[in-house]
Amino acid sequence: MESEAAGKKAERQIFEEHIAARGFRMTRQRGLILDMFLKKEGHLSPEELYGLVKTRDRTVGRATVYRMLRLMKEADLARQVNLGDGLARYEHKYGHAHHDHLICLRCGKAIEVVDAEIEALQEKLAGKHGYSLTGHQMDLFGLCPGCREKGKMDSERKASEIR
Amino acid sequence: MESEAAGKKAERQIFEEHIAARGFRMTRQRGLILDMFLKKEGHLSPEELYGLVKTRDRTVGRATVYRMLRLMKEADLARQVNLGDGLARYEHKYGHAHHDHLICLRCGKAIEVVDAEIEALQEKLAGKHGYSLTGHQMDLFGLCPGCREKGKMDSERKASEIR
DNA sequence: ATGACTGCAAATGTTTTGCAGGTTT
DNA sequence: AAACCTGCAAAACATTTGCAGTCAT
Repeated sequence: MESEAAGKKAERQIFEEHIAARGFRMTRQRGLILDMFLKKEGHLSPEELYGLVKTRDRTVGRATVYRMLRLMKEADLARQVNLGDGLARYEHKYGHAHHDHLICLRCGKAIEVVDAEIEALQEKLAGKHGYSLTGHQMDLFGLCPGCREKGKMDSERKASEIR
Repeated sequence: MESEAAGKKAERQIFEEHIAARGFRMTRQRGLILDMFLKKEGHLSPEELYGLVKTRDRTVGRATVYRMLRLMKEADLARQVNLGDGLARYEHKYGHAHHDHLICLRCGKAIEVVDAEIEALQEKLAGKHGYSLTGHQMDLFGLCPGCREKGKMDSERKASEIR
């Protein structure tokens, strides 16, 4: 496929082309927000991204972060997901094939999973009811290996930090 | 199993036992909200339920509806679901086995589906990653038979009315 | 210069909470 | 009386929007 670095470069270029095509402009703030988003793997909430951006530039406003999230979504660089905690969360989309999530209820860690058999059965299930399938969302909740071992002996960590 | 009427009666009894066990009380407002919720099949948002209750009693407040939704959830009469429209929605839980949703993106209609094969594969998938599975949420999005026929020729209906 | 972009604050929409008064036991 | 319940309004959140000033082209 492509190296990590090449992937990041491609993403920045895609974003710049996306906004140029619409007559928009590349700014310092947009570049910073894009960098912070691309640098962080995982599933960021707007507030978490805002926090990361703030560590580099105190003056950036929340609204700019929200506006960037919309732009990155439109450019197909970000995908909005729902991990069951009631917050909007965003993950990298470019170069990432479709996948579902397996989420630890204890520590909050979410990993990406795919199962071709399940995907096929989903199509079949929709067809059985006369529906044509255009997409789906599947989240599996459980305990990750680490948390299964620990049991319930120690205190829980903040799930929001590792989503 | 049991008749519709018996089911409703059982649900009311379950609720009354639930709050009695906690030292709470059955009131006119709670009875009304419970009735309106049980009468309406489907996936109600708090605002929709509030609207229904208002048609019977103008004086009931939103807060009481929200507080009842929490109580019904605690009594296992209601289950909170996420149908992808960003709103909290509640469906009947008592007497309803686990199921997933197949949602029409055009008219918003959501039907309940289950597939034992998929459920089994979800367990297997979680196990493959060392996770123990405690639950899941799966929503399939597509077009229902009616909307597939109509294509895109006519205007869309309000999805919120038939969720 | 023109039109986009920004931060701020205000507005939105949803859900929760504080409170004073009312009701049940 | 004690404890619960209610409606209302205010608060709490997450997100969007209006605006006046700033910046990119």
